[in-house]
Amino acid sequence: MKIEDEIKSTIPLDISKKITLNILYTQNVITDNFNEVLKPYDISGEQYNVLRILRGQKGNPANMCLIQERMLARTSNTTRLVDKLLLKNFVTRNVCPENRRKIEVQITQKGLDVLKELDPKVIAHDQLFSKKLNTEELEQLNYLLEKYRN
Amino acid sequence: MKIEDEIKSTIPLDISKKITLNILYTQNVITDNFNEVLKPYDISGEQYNVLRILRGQKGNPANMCLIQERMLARTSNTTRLVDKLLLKNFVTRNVCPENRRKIEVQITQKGLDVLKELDPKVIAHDQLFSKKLNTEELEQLNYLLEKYRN
DNA sequence: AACAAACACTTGTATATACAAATATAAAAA
DNA sequence: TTTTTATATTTGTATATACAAGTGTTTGTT
Repeated sequence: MKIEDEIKSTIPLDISKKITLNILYTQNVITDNFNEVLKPYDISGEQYNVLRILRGQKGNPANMCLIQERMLARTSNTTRLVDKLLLKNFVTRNVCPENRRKIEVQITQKGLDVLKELDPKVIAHDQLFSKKLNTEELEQLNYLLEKYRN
Repeated sequence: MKIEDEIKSTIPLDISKKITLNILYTQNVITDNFNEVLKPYDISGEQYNVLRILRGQKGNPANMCLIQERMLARTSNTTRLVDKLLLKNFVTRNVCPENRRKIEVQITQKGLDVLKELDPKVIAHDQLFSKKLNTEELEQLNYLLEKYRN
């Protein structure tokens, strides 16, 4: 469906406007779908993101700053996000002995297990959309998005 | 900047994953920028959206259902969103005499004035990004996003 | 007419997010 | 050494959002 139809626009839209709306709307569709994937596991999209970052650390602890800078969306509540994960025993949290201002956050085995179970579903989610385009189109879309943003 | 660099990914990403992240991240960049545009006017992005929809009604009142279905993001708080606009005298709200279940929401002159002042800034915002692509690339990006989503 | 179902909207609750201020620690400067 | 500045994280407050339940109104069925 064209973006004008999705938002039931009464007037024809400029191409610049169409693209802005299209990106915003497509992101909503992706996020809604992804939340459905996560729902049975009782973690939010942002919580998933933190776990993913922690796994990427391959055993090394991550401090709050590091988590924050690797997240997609700038979030001002890394503390509270980690709190939630701690309650579910998906992470551990300790004061860094070398620099007591820092907090060392690590993913637990339970956290790793949840991610492992989610992995195939996350891949399927990504592909649910991308399978509609061929390889060349996918590369082109990726290229255009980066050019558009920078 | 490539999306892998933006999120400081330690591992190479599959094209499907790159596109998902790219769309999410690009949306964040657009939204952050748009919020900056709106900041001096003390309205949120969602509130702007409602005003835009109401203006599109060209004098006809809109009920809550209509507003909801024309919004980009499905939101469960159209009531509270309209409440906020009412406090600022950007809209009026009345019970529909034909069907007392419905609420008629209309934009006020003050609301129209704010939108008019915002119009050039919103256009500039859209073009800030789209000017990095030529016409052909813009059409292609729009086409690919729609194909990707459907 | 009485009852049930559908509709349009509102409200409560829990959680999320944005922004600014506060706290604690470490490093640098006087 | 004391003071200042920078760094890392937490907390408070206001607002936003998601989801489910609640209220009032209209429509349809018996």
